[in-house]
Amino acid sequence: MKDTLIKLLEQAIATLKSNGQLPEDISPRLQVTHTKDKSHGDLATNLAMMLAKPMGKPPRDVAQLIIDALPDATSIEKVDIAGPGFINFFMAQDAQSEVIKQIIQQSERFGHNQSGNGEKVQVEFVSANPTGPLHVGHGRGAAVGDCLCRLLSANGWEVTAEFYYNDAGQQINNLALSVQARCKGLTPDDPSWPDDGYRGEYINDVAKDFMAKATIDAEDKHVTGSGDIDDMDAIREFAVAYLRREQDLDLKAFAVNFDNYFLESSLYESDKVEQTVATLIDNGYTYEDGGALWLKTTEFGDDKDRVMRKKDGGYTYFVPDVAYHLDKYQRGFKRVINEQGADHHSTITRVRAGLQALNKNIPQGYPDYVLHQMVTVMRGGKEVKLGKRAGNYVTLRDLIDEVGRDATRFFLAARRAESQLTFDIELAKSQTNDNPVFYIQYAHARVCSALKKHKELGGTFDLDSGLNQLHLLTLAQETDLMDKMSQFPELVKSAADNCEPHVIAHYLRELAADLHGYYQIGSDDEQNRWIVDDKNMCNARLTLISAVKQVIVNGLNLLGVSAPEKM
RNA sequence: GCGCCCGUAGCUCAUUUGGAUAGAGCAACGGCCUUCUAAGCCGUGGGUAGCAGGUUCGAAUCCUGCCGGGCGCGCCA
Repeated sequence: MKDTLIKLLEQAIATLKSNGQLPEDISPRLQVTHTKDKSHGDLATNLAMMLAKPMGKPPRDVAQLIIDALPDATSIEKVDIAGPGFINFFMAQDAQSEVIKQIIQQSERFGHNQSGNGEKVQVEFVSANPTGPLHVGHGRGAAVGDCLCRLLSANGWEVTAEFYYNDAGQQINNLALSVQARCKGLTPDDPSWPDDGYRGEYINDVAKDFMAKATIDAEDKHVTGSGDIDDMDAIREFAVAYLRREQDLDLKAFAVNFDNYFLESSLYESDKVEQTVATLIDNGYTYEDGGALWLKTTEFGDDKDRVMRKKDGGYTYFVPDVAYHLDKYQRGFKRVINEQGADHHSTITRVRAGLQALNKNIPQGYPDYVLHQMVTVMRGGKEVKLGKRAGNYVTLRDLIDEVGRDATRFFLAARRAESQLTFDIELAKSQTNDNPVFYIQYAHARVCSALKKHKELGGTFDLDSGLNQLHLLTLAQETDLMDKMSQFPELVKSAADNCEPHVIAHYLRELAADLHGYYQIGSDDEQNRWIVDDKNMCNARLTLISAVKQVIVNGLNLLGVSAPEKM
């Protein structure tokens, strides 16, 4: 509907140009929006206001010229000029109901498009170090990242979901030392507990299993604990496998899948770290100072240069990061989105600087970042303090176990990534009307229930007939639903373009509200029920609500939330 | 002190890339179940969009400066 209007307006612009009323070199970015207020019609454009200056006429006069130049079209019922120069379009009913046919026809593909052209995009998210179970912050990353993947793939991208994990470096040493300490029977409060050790109780579980010579069956490998307290390598390998398995289970419980797990250690094994360092040195972007090797990141917008190689000879974390992102680029990902917590913000400049310093013609803004802000967990009005080292944090698994996968996903994905999020456990858990997840799912279940009821009452739902009777749907609630559903494809596109999955959640809330309102007018007046004696009307309405059901399913699918048929 | 993010109803948040009278939910108050699911619907009240300037036909949105909150400012990741 919107597309056809845009085409008509483009023709009008062409006409104005050929008439000499509009300069040839002006090509405005055509904006057609859905109106908030029905008295403004269904669709509106601000075109006249944008053309007012180049045409040297008041906006309302320009609006009239545009309307005059508009080709005749049966899809438009009425056109108004309003306010400072908006052109409001009232669309014909059959143009509005067209969307229902599209939805029925395209079913689970409705709302999808091919704007990604099948190009490769990689989304890296979660990427938690294997030093503990996943916490709520990781959960937010998992929810947002996974939704992004679903959105991008709905927009025609070939998506690879990747999890990078740091199985080398100082944090892993801290992990191994912590496990070793637990094996020795030490507790975090003992004076000889390692500095920067992980204090969580789960470390004790790892230690026990290691001593008991348990076998860890992780996705990619099987590791058996040696029970040898002095063998740091064995402890390290066992602990990493143990926590990787824990995280895999967490992710599985959250219904988040990755196409690829990338190990930091592999960058060392393949010499990619060394090669990256060598290239940076060759390109003249490094210098030695105080026994360390520095990268001149200030040449790429950083506020100070950064150490690449420490005095002890080890590399700082961002060096393998640069090698990793070069690898991504060389794997053919022209577009990469890194979803991370905002506390890792400072890496952006460093990684980008390193990539530029490689002189490999990698675009300047590569890669893209989506940073989510911190999550505050509330329980009964009191904040639950997070702190991985302290070990008293709320794990993702705790949340899923307590409030359920659907609610957890929804709550973590329903906010703009860049705003801080308060996760209210009591609210997410509540199965009452203040929980938006259930509200949306209920709308879906309600449609399912009505269709079932219709069958039970002996009715036969004739979809083809319904599609031919859509002109009967003239109630405000009915055309509102059509209008709302016709916005879904645009929303899916903009959500992906802007990396904003949360808008899907809000849209679904609104669509569900419209559906519930539509249901309710049947209580006020039997004539307005979905199931009515008039066969044609009944088929038309059941077709409409089937379409709504489909859109809810498609939307929930983008969020990875289930759509139960019965509640 | 410097960098990034945020500030919208009592609370949690939207606002379709700068559009029309800033909208939802929760909480408060008042209605609606012999009914296709009341996990629902309808109505009422609630706002100087942190503050002050600027840009223009038009600003919650863009720019500047303050104020407030979060995160970062390691040879940790």
